Amino acid sequence: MKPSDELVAALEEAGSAQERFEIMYDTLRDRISVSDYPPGTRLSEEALAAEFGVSRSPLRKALKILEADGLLQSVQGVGTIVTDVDLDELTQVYQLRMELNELVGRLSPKHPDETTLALFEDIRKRAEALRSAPDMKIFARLNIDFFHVFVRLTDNQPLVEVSERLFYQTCRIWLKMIPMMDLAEEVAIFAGEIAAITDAVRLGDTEAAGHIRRAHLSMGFARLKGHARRHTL
Amino acid sequence: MKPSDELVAALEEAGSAQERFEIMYDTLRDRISVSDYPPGTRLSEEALAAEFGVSRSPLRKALKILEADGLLQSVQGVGTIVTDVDLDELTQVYQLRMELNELVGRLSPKHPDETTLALFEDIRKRAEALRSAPDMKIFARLNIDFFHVFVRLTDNQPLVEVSERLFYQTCRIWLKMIPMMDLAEEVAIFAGEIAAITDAVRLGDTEAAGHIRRAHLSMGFARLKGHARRHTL
DNA sequence: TAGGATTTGTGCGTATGTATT
DNA sequence: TAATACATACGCACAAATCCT
Repeated sequence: MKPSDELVAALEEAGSAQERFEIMYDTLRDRISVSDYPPGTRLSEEALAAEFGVSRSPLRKALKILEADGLLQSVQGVGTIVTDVDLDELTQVYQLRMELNELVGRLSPKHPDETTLALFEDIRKRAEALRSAPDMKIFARLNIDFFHVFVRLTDNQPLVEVSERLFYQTCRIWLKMIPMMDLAEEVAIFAGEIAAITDAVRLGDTEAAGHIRRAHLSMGFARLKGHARRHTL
Repeated sequence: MKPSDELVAALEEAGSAQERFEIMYDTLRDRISVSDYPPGTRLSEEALAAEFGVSRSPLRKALKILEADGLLQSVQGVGTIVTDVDLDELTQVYQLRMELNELVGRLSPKHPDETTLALFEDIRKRAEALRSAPDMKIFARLNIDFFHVFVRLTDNQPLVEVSERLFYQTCRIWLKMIPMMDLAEEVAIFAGEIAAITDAVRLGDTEAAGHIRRAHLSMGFARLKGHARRHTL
């Protein structure tokens, strides 16, 4: 991986072990989620520790948590491997995520403040820009960022945490399946979803936002399933 | 803590690191959940490692995951402390758990097999026995065991995992509040819940079981709130 | 089949931070 | 305020497991 001076700098000026852990954890999760580390990648504890400028011990903590999250798997004598995502195994996760997204609109819905509204508008602009120049990696990044903005609609922190966990378990499926699908079309659909949800949010109808999100999650999964079937036949 | 020969034996004959981790993780989580380690307890890595017959390194992994679960908090220079449970902070978790329990009956409900039915009946018997001789610790253990039997009603594994995570975040609140409440009454109510749910399960009405569970979760939380208010006034 | 290279798991000593006297 | 005790965080060396030649 790249040397990334600012990353090492951030780690050096991090005061507590907790902060250093979060930087390494977020960095690794992000790299996995945007396919800098595609499924099957073998990560070396030693190499990562060297890159981050720390010893193996603190790095291992981040790897262990990511293993508990289902994104990595450590095997003695082999290495730390980025897990694969399988559409069939994600069926149940998707069903649960659909319900949870509806709950975002129903459980402690928060009337969006100025900041949140601005974030939604920013995402919408980025989605429109992406529409003009579809790109898989930017699509993946937008998907992640949109998730984090969307969960701002609820004040229920446990719901946010659970949703995040499940989101990161599923989001890589798009990176895996998009090559068999029509990227431009998917980007357009996603931009439409973002626009619709942003409109709902602006109207203060958080519950509607949740329902739209749920519907798109359902349709998205159906499209994934359809393409997978078409591809195997 | 007690020497517990069989625990050490199980750890010794565990083949993989993964198995050893799970034994230590489950053991510690259980001890925290039944108040062998009450909130505020300072756990010593060294002492635990000695008790388990391992070095501090593998033990630390279990502690790190329990910290991620919200049951422990490690502070350098101080120790590893069992977190406290606060009723107000659990409000959101309870709201989410209520919804999730309903989902157990709606998402991939499983028609209970013979084994599951037998487990429910066993829990019911234990609840009746407890009714004759109320005991806080046995109550806590029954609550935990019932949870694990209940989630057998769904085939949705992610739902089970998420529910488990949230359950262990909340279940200690009863150990904290019961001393201010009427143990015998709470045991009787719990026995009633178990009987009702077992009946629903025997009829094959998993959805009804989910609704009953949801209702009791809601009422239980209301009683906790009521007693907390009464106690602070 | 055997052995060497490589990887994670483990054990332990040291650094660093906290609380108490 | 300073010193001491003690806890976790960290670094490193070795053990154990796996893979490849």
